[in-house]
Amino acid sequence: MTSIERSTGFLVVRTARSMKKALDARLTKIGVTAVQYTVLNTLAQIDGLSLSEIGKRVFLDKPAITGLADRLENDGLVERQRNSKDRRVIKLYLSPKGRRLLGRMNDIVNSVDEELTSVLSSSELNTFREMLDRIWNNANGRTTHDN
Amino acid sequence: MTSIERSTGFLVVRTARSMKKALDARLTKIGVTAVQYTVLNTLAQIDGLSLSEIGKRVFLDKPAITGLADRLENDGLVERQRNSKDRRVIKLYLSPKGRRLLGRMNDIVNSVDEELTSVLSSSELNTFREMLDRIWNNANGRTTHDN
DNA sequence: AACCAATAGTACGCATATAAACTAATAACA
DNA sequence: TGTTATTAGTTTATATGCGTACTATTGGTT
Repeated sequence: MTSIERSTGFLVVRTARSMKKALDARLTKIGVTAVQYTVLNTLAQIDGLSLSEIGKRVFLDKPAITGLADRLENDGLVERQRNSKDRRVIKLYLSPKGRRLLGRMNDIVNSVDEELTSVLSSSELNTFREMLDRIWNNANGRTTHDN
Repeated sequence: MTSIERSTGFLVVRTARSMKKALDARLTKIGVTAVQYTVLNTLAQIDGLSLSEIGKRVFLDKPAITGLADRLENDGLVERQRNSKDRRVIKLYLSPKGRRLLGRMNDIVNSVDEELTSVLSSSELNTFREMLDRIWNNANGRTTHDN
């Protein structure tokens, strides 16, 4: 193995970049990015999560979440609300505008995901996802079934 | 599929982030990033490539390459040289210092790659890489064997 | 009550990515 | 040959990611 272009890591990063790019291209029309969508979608499931909790769910550092929250708030998609009990905590809530956009975003995300993985059969896709999971768990120092 | 956390694209991006992070952590000690390494390694194979040609090989846009070349040049790892025939073209050459570092970088990259993918058997790894390739080709509008 | 460790967010600096606009140089072509 | 299209790189603006340091606030502990 002389060339990083042939390393598995490079292949994963390259593929991730393409997939994210394809999704961004579609979501941009609605005015959101792929990463911003992950945050909005997380709030759609559990509204009023703290910034840290969101970070854990989408696997991003605190500084990244702060920036994301800034931009989402600027666009009027979420609202920051300081917790009254623990004043260190700031919770995010979906705004009506943010909630309205979510349906369309979900459709886009699912359709892009299906398009991109359409080259894999259903069972291949399961295998692929399972292997991604195993590698990720390994990179993050967990046993495969810790999840 | 309601949650993007369960979408395949999200899994790929998440895994890519982890792998790149692990590699960056190791390469930083030498003073390079994973992306910078891909450029240096490309030059190790074919010295004197133009910025655009490098971009095609590592799949990055022109502005990204410009920035990378800036930082690599600042660190004294590469040299810019204007082409005499076509004065629009700028070619990059590895400096002695850059060339010296490459050996250590290659060792690091290979060892990290092996560690991270050690959870896959040799045949699984082949399958995994082949599927990544298929998805990537699909996302970039090519037939699987166009490559 | 006073002090200290831990936690939640933010600020800052650096390195990527991508799109769009701009410059310089070359190629195409009427 | 003069005009236009194309190409290579850079610049600019916006969004991300990550590490480090700093602030505010809590929670223990003594």
